[in-house]
Amino acid sequence: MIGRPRQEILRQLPHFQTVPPPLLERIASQCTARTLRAGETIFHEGDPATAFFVVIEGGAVLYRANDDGKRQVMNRVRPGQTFAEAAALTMRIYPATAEATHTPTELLAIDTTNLLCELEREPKLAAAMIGSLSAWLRRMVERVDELSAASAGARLARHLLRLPASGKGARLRIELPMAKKDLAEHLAITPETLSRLLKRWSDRGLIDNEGKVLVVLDPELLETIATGDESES
Amino acid sequence: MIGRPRQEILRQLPHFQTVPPPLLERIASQCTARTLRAGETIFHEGDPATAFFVVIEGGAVLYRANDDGKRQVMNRVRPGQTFAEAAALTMRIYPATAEATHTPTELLAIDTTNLLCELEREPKLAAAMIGSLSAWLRRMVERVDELSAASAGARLARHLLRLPASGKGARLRIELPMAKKDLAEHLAITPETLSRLLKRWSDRGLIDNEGKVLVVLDPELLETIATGDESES
DNA sequence: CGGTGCGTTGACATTTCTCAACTGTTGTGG
DNA sequence: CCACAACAGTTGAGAAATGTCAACGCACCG
Repeated sequence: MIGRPRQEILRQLPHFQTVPPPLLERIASQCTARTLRAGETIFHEGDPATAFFVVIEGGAVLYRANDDGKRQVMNRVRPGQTFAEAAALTMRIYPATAEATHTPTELLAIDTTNLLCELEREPKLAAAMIGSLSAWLRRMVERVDELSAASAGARLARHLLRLPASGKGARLRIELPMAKKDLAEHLAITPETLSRLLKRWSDRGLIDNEGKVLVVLDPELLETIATGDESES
Repeated sequence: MIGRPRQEILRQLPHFQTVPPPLLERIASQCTARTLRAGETIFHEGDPATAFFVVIEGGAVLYRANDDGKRQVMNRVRPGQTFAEAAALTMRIYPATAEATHTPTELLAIDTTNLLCELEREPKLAAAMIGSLSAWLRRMVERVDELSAASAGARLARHLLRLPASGKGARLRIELPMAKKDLAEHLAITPETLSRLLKRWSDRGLIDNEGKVLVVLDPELLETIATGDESES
């Protein structure tokens, strides 16, 4: 699995989404690829923390040894995920041991000594990383907020209210950025439920449902539904 | 609302969670507080982006003017949330207009010119910010993953498997870090449903439910349940 | 010794899912 | 240009999951 170019892998991480290409290239050139087999150790608890990792293939588990010698599993990571950033960036040592769980497990190690040098040389890099992490974080917080609404109606309402909408006050025009089945999946409901919700709201005059375009006729009521405290009948 | 000290407000943001206190103090001292009334503009689309904002009280809306003069609402923010980080940190100009939606609306403006200077002077600051943003992001991604599982059982299973656990292989000992009612809320289910799930699993020999301590007797089966493709009966 | 709040359990109501059929659109090959 | 397949979207009926309401035990705490 020599796989995709490193730059492409890094680019997909929230960390490097908006880093200027030449900088990213330099960072990519300073990464180290590691291939391990299940059970092999990536780093030990107490080791000086000099890098964080992206899982490209396989997986890893992070654990601490307990008093009684048993493992206390802190975290498990799968392809596409990163681990040990916080340790490598803000602490001196790894607070846990990391071990590959699959054969093969492929990792990309981003050396933080190098990264810190780059950050020093290029304030724009720090800005780019902080900016794109912030943007991702916001999106994730929004999704958590949506998904933790109890009813399907509230989830849908919250989502719609966050979507780019044109027209102010009493009439919002919302263009759905994806197919309804994808929207349903996004909200963790079935397409049928979504369809029925829209129909019910449409029948009651809350919205106009014209295919990919929704017109919200009563934004305030929608907001009430989003809160969850309503008599939906 | 002169309210809490600025430092405390900043400390609660994912951005500054692990920033060393003296640094945070300096950053806090360079922030500007702004109080606005509903309808007042915070910044205009096209303005040079020199700061990002924390909402302390009230709220704001971000919008772009449409071709036909109508507003295209991009985002709404409430107390505790931040906005315009990405713009202020990676772009030169604000891509949208921001306007207060409540009276009063209190904001804290974090000047990015200053912040960039600090980042240059203190590479540790960048590391701290990137580190804590990464940690937060991971937590949020985990929660989205949990919450987007269709069934309550799958949500619970996913959550349990992510919790710190001691003991390897065939027996996992998990100490619940919060009361069951809080766990239920976290998973967006009712305490009753949680209780019934645990009882069902307990009856089937999947787990031992001893108050605040759960012992998973069959981690593999739990993992299957977490995936969702199972005959739960 | 009450009181308060968590956890559990039961009966019942409601929501949501599943399965199945049907419609309408789109794109493709004849 | 038509016939047809493929698929998104809708609708209906019944099943399953989950929530609601109410009652009870139990621990903790004044």
